[in-house]
Amino acid sequence: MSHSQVEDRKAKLARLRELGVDPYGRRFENVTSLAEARRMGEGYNLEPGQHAEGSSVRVAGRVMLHRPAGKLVFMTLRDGTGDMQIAVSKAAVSETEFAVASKLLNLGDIIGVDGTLGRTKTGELTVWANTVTMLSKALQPPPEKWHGLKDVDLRYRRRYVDLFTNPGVREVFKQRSLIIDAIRRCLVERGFFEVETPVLQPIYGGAAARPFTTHHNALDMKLFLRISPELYLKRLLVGGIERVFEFSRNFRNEGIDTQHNPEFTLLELYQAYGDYNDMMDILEAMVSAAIERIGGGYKRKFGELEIDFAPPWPRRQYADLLFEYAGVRIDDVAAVRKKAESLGLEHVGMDDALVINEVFEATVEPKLIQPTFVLDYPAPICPLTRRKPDDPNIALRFEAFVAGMEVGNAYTELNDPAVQEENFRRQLAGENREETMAVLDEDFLLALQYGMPPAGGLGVGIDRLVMLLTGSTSIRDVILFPLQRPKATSEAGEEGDEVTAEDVEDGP
RNA sequence: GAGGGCGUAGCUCAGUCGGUAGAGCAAAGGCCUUUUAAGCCUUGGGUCCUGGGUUCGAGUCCCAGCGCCCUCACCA
Repeated sequence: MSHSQVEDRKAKLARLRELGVDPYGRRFENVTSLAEARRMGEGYNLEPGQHAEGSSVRVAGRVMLHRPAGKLVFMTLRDGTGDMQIAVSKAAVSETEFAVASKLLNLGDIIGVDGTLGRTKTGELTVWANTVTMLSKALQPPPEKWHGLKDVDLRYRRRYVDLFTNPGVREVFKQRSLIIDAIRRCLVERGFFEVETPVLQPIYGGAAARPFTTHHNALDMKLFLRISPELYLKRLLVGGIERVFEFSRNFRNEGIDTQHNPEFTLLELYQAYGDYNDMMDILEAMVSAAIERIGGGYKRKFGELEIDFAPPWPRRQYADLLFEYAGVRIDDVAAVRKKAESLGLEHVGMDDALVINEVFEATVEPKLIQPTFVLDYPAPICPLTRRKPDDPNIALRFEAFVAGMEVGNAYTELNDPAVQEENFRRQLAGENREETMAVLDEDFLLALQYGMPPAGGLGVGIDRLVMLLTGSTSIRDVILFPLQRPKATSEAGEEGDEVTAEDVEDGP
């Protein structure tokens, strides 16, 4: 590379040092946020051209725009709360500071400014600098100031740039944080307490999914990254934690698309002495609390759709919906298989219940746009769920759908250890699909034998819920660092990265 | 896994029929005390994703590969 902007910036960095300026700053105390500085400024009711005499404010942020005009320099600073204009007049600051502000600064640098509040002749609220402090020299140029960073690949790979360049991205993740906080408070208020259960598991379970595997060196044992926290949380029910929840990161070694990321966040909660009816109430309450927290009301846009989250959500029978959308009765196996055939679905040699569910997924789920609870699933596909007392073919399970996506999954939990063991064993003996629960968790069965209270349990796909509430149609837009294939960036040290992670021992 | 699209300067993008690389922003130097994506003058900056092939000549056409996006398939 003969000449790069990075080189230019390094040269400026050297000149800063020559002038005795630390390009990377130090502690900068008592900073007022730009939003707060704006509020203060508004409070003075200034006329255009007027300054608030005696006002004093210290702000800091990244230089997003730079408009030098001779002996006066305007710039737009950005911090976590917004943007604000800074003006540096040559007459008001030291020679070095003016050199910094007018010549040695680049877009993307982080600076601190002490000054007074005022309005420009055109009425823009502005911090007029008395001092300018270099806090961080950016060696890499930021993206173009008008169009920003558009390249989707780069936005994910360099999320840090995406975040300061595209304010809407920050807003989505702020809302994600608020949604999670609202849900957590909602549960804590109801007497639930939060736990953390193992991510590294010798036996995986609680869902049907292919796991990631890893290895522990000292114990020389194979471990799985969890696919679900379910079996551990139920152990806690046995232990007497009667209302328990976990925001759990799970890992499923499966495809990636707009609704699936290999690692994702699943909220699971269990309530002793309850059942799936309680879980419906709680889900509605949590979503309402989240919406209240982020604002914007129950009616929300999602892509082309408008979704009304106002509770109560319709509670529909699985069998009724199947008949309504697929035109087949759930107990008419021949008709269901014929339907599967006409839909081009695989069904030969498959269990009846699986075929029914294939048809359901193909015909009903995409139609469930408005929030809907689907109740009472075919029992064989629900090994962890209690059966309906008067019909052992039906499991007391619901899934909640919005915009055709599954966002919630709940059971009246099965607490009969004998039935549970039988279900597991049937599962093992049945389809030997590699992703089904391939390992019998005997300790879990042992736990049930000590007695688990009857309970309702609920899982909520947090990423998908955040998608729906923030209008993000791709799961990658609500995950800060979605998994990307590594790209050969021709940076030094790319080679040999096979070796590193596995063999390097932990530090302290 | 299948189909489609995209990949050109730091960023956002043009690039005609195959004729030897362009703009804006950004950057460097200069001028400017009221700008709002400031303006004006000057200058520098390219592995046209990678590797082959066709051709006198390839950013452009062909083949293979890589990365990303979309749709489908897969996915309790």
